Amino acid sequence: MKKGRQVTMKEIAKKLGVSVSTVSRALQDSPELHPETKRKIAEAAKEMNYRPNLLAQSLRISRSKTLGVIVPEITSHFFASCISGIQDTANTRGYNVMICQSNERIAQEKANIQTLVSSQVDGLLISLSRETNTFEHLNELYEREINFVLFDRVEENIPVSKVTFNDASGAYQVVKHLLENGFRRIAYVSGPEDLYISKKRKEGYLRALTEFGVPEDPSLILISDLTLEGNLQVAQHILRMDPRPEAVFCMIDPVAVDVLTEWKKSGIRVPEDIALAGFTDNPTAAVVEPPLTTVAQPGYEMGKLAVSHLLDQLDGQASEDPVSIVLDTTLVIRKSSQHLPSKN
Amino acid sequence: MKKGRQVTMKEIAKKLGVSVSTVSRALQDSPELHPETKRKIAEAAKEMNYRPNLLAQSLRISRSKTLGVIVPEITSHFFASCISGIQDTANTRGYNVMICQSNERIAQEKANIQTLVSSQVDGLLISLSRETNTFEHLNELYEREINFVLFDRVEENIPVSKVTFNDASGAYQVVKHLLENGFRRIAYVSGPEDLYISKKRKEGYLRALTEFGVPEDPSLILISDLTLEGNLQVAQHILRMDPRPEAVFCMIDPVAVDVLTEWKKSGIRVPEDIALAGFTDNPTAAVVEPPLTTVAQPGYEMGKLAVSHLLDQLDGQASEDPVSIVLDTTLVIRKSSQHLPSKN
DNA sequence: TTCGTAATTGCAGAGGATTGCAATTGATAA
DNA sequence: TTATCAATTGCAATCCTCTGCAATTACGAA
Repeated sequence: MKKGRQVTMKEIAKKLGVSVSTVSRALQDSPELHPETKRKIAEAAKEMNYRPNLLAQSLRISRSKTLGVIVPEITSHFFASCISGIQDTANTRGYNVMICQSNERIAQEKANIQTLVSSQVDGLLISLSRETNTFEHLNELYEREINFVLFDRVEENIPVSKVTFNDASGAYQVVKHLLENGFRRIAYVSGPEDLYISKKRKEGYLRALTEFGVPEDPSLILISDLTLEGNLQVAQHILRMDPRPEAVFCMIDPVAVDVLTEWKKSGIRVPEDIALAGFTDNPTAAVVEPPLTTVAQPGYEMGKLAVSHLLDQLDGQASEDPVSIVLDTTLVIRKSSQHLPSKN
Repeated sequence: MKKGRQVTMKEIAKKLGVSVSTVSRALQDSPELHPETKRKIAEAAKEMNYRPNLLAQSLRISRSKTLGVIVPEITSHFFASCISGIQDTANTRGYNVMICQSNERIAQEKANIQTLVSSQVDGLLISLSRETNTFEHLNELYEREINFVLFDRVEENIPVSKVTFNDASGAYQVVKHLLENGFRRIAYVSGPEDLYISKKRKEGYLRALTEFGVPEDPSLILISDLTLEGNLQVAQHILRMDPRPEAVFCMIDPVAVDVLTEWKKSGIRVPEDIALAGFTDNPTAAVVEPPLTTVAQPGYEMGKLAVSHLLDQLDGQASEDPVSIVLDTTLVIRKSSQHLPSKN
């Protein structure tokens, strides 16, 4: 199997004894061409299986009709959903998408940006890696006037449009739900404290507590590095706490699932002994035993919105000023939080 | 935020009063340039933040250093893993990747191929949609001498390289495991019969039965359309069967999970009342209750191998003749199959 | 001082598609 | 028959980079 040679306009032109410009105009159905000429060229193009060379077109008009996407991890169901939404919407509007993953590493993120920019993408959709705590690479994009939109994992101080979930509100909803069920000693298992979502979800957690007159207890705020080991350590730590929390809200579902699994090994029953809730509504959340109460964040919608906004910007349909689009989350109540705590 | 203008060689040339060719050679570190000239140009390029235009380079050398990938669904964890492996490997070897999803539709698959070919990808990695039962679009690729490799969902009669799992062997392993545990009435829940994996896994299922001297019973082979409804119908159907199967092997994990969930609603215990096994080892398989016995197929590895082979082909390092790479699967024994059937 | 050669650098065209403007053709009217 | 205009078609430049070949410069040697 050798390298496939594409048919070009030049070959059609030579075959029909016309100029390349004529072929070009014919294929665009230009009105100033003789109908018969157009017909012949169209026929030849079809017969020779001509496909326009998008590279050449892009070079000429300085627009590649391609967008770049950078996510921390493709295998995360949430980001896969975002990508799916981005894909579908971008295709509908005539754009292709190049996807990269940073693998949660800032160096990879920077490299991805370089590559995509060199590839002349018309715009970028970026969700930041966990490691990303400096932002020169984003500022550089901004200064070079390259269009980009941040989504989900954003940095607030960059003056570009952002699409996020109302993380604080989602956390508030779920913690309020726990409070309404009568739980008072509610722990929050956070990720690393500099993460955007760690902060936002803590906000919501605290707001719910305050509203219910429950004083903040620093010993109830635990931090995991989000690795399996970190999660298991937190799970064990909670079991050793005295008094033990009545309910635990984990920043993301995978943490809750790891914690649940570990507890089950120790014979702890959820929700009878301790209630549990997560955030994200991963597919696993619905199938663990007991099913996990969580907060659904529609990734597909987020991807759709982010790319729509970016394309509007590119088309000049959106305002020049950056906007912040905030999506609402939905509380998903399942069995893991459904047990009234015994009075002590 | 306006459209970002990239710095070009022309601008560097003008600024330094040299020709574009000199700039080009300097940036390639050509030995025939004066070292001082090179230094100055390198400095200016850095200062002006020059990035080569990959589009122009690709057009010139007729190689885009980009690969196209088509998967049925990005949100499937298995395909996401494949993509991840493809990405990482392709990047390491200096290639970018454009990913498309067919959403299990043949029309979309064809459209994706068109777009990617027009985008001048150097090669394609394709996993076929469920709907794909005609193959002209693949034959056309072949005839146009465009390099492509099929993976996971393949069609055997296309003369190109393929990367698959040893599906028959994986199914054989898991069914043998059930047989060894003493189960004899073992049902197989298949997907639509024309699917490659439906056929292959059935092969393995039958081989194991034969080996253990268990006669094939057509009533034990059930077909789901793989939708939630279809899976639930099969689950109900199994419960109504008389005699009821002792164990059920589902073609893919999602079916097993749906079946399990439905059975639990009806108060059926797994594995005590009926044993269950799946295939794929999705993340959900490990966390359902009971954890699901299944067959692990390393998607990341598959992606890696598929793209490696494609790139070897492009580099002329692989033989011209198509090869078939078959990956081994691993039986993952969990609780859902761990119960000796009572003698009747 | 002048020639020869090596060291540098520039010109021009290619790669594929598009488009403003010029050129050609044909037909109609005077 | 010739001028005039409209209808068609072609030329050439552009997008950006790369490279074979030609041209220029500089330097040492005679």
